[in-house]
Amino acid sequence: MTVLKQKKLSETPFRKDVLAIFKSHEHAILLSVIENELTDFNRVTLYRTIKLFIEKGIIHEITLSGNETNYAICKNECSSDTHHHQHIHFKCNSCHLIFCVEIDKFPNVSLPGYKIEHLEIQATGLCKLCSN
Amino acid sequence: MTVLKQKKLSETPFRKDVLAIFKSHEHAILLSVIENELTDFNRVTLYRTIKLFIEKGIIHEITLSGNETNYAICKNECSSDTHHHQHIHFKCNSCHLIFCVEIDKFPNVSLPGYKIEHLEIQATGLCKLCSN
DNA sequence: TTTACAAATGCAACAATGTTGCAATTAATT
DNA sequence: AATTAATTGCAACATTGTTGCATTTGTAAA
Repeated sequence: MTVLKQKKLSETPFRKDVLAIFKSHEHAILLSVIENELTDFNRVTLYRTIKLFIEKGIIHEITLSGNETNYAICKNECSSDTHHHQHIHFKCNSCHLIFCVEIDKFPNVSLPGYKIEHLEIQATGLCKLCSN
Repeated sequence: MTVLKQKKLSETPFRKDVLAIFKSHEHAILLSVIENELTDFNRVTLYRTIKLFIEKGIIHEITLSGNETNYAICKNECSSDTHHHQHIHFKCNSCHLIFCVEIDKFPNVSLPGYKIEHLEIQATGLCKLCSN
């Protein structure tokens, strides 16, 4: 069963194309990357598609401080209500790509007085390929 | 010595106004908040001022996924080269304000194969005031 | 205090990004 | 194959951010 059917969305050629682009990268991508890889597209439709994919938990937004917004496929099960990711957003300072890196045990952080419900960790450094 | 002089920037009325707005909030603020609190302003000058303040390490940008960009004063010493913050960006799910919460010991995270140079932690939950 | 000049500002025009309403088209179901 | 709701494309608009240039202002030196 395709992702689109799982989420009860109709399978249009455009949506399949966008999804294929996401699947062809193992790192997060910019909107401009999608635009470049689509041979022909309508800006409005693309915006609506991205918005819909996020709502349905197919992709998620990654916004690192000082960087443009990136998008990546949700590997875990995400619903319209909650995106729950057990991963770190990692930006490589060499190749500048952004990866979602899975992690087993999330570090435990506590802030006196605050009640933490959700943690998100962003890291920068060198990725697997660039650290050699 | 004022912050502006420390950073070798000339002290114009506009810059002082913007700085005063930052100092009057202990949480991060949106550009629209600054715009609302300035009685009169020029959009271009504001953009240039924000950009300059970030470059000089006077303020920093906070971009939590799915949220608009916020800005906050840098409490630690930041230079043009490096912003180094030992704090967590915390967004309250009740009052929706974003705080920079200082933290003593940053959690230790390791990703096999990756070389982490910098960590940034974002949390959501309930802030001090809202958790009572 | 006045002068001189680099820096900062404001304006206009533009570029890029995102949104809305509506008509035409298409995917899914019978 | 026909029906219908959903999707798309278009045009127009709104918002956000940028650039060049003339004017004004802050700063430092005379």
